[in-house]
Amino acid sequence: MRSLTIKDVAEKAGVSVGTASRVLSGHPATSQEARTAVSDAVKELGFRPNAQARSLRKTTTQTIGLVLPDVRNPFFADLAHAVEQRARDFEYLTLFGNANEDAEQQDRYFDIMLTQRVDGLIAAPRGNLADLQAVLDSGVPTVFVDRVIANTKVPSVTPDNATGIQEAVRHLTGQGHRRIGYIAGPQSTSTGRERLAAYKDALTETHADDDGALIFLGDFQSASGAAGARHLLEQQDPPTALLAADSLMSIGAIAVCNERGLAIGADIAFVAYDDIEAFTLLNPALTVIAHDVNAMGRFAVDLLTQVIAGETPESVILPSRLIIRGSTPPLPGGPTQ
Amino acid sequence: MRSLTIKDVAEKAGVSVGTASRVLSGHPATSQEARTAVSDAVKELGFRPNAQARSLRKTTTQTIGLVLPDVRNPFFADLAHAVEQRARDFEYLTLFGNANEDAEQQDRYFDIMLTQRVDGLIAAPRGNLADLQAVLDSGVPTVFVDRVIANTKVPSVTPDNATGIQEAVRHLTGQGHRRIGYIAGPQSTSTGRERLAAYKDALTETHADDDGALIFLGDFQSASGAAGARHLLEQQDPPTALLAADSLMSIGAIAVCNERGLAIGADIAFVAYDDIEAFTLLNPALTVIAHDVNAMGRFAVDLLTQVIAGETPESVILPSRLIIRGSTPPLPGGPTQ
DNA sequence: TTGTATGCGTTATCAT
DNA sequence: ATGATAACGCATACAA
Repeated sequence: MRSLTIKDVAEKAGVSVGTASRVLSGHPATSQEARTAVSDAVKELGFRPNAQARSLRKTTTQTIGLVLPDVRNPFFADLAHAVEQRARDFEYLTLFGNANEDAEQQDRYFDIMLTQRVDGLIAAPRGNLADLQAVLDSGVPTVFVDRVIANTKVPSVTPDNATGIQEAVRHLTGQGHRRIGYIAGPQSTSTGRERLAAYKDALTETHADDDGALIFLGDFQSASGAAGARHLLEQQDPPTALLAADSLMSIGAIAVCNERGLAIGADIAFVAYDDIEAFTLLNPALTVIAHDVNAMGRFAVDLLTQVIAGETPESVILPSRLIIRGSTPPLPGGPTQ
Repeated sequence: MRSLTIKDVAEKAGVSVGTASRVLSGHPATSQEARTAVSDAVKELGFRPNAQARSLRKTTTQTIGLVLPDVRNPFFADLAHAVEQRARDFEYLTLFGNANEDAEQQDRYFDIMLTQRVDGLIAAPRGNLADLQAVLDSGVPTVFVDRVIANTKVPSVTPDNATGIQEAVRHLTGQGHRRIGYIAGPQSTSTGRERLAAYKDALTETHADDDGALIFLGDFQSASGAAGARHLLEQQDPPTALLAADSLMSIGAIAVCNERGLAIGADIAFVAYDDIEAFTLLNPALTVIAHDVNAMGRFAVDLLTQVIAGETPESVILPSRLIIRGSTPPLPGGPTQ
């Protein structure tokens, strides 16, 4: 079952391979005759050019790599979708790599992307400069999305982590909460670090309880959200509100609240980072820190095309805003002081 | 910024390109000296073989294509993850294509996969034989997953659609329900068709109301689940239980119930096809038709490797089972007759 | 064990 | 506008 080649097409069409190639790649120097003859032959044979051979000859693969931490995280699924759709507009195929929130798998995917000679790379990386050294050294045009690596010149598109968290804490304290439990993301990620720092700053600003015991370090996956909720709720002086740094940890945490018969919005207040569709399952609806995932994906691709074109685009910070819904009513009895 | 080639490595290592190539691809006929010299050169230069060139020379790309309807559907996100993880075990890179529940985009991805000369293809297809003609004609080893196309010899791994739905309807009628609203999947998919047929059969078997007005045809996306719930609940004699053919439509439908102040498990019973993590948000927990997504992904890859090896494996049907939780209590007041 | 040379399928260059 | 041919980077058959 040997694959067809352009030679077969040329033969069938009665032209040379050069002419066949020109017709196939839309070169202007072709006669009407040649065009129809080749097109007919292609259709009749069901020929498809070999992308590998084409990429080898040209220096481009028309392919971009996308390395994300976890497809099963709805936020990243949405982001992957957004990137892919935008990449289509530029005739790019998206090679998708799922790092599984794991440093080693991330490394492996970076390696694969370089081996595949992607024209550009979009990544939500974890770790530090050393982990990305190979990618940066390779010179492949790169853009960071959602997460960044410090001390690089890599353009990025990120959410305004600090503002979202700040607004959430202000809102909760405004509702009378003083003990706000925080389920943080991993400190190996920029989002994990920035959101935690913003939480701490906001506690200071609002004079809420700044108690280390109110912080649980999770890993952005749901099991750690559940563990965090258990840890926080089992304390002597448990929080009256919970804030989780991503949607999966929120799901895990809320599941634990359900288990314990703590009604969200009644027995405990809850705010989640990221607004995912599944949250509409909740009644009352969840107060969330939302940002525009579609815009994030679009910008990432747009920035990448600029980098590929040799430009050095400015990084983009997308606004995040608090959407207040039913899960954060005023604390009954006012502030616990 | 010309990319390094094996020639640079050979030069640096002081050997011929042939020797360098043999070392790089683990050919046995190499001396210890050559191995270390080449390895050192590779490391020093940061060389990475060009996958395109390698694929062109060999006839294999070490790549499989995965064409799914929608990454944003948690079921398919889980499936993609499972396939990818299993493919890794066989040193396959997974090229991921997201058809967006759209026939045209599906076509385009099949085309891309063939152009990329994937060694094999895993797809959850929509449509009929004609839509898949190009793929089938190409002779690329193919396996269907979740969904199938009738009248093909393509091995598949699918859930036992009928049994799950049947058990759900039996359970609901056992709880006293006679009017069971069904939000169906698109009839352009095998899962949509099989589940709807099973629902109808089960109605007959259980002597529940067999009323065409209880059926709403959705498209497996959440908006259609919401539309379905509205349509069904606005009827004169509305259903007392809702059954939705996938998780996204369930999310949309439950959101509508929330809007209308209908408490799931109290004012209305609900069963969802697919058990996704986000459902743990619900309290009481959701009764679901569950099946093993991980096994599905694993089997798909395993079957594909067999097809690639020239074998003709048997198709696999994975059991689905009803998990009864809090959203389907006995109907207060017994059957409405 | 190693080096040389050829070919994978395509595009681009150079004539014509 | 077209044809012949070299070249892309790598693996392998063949010679040594």
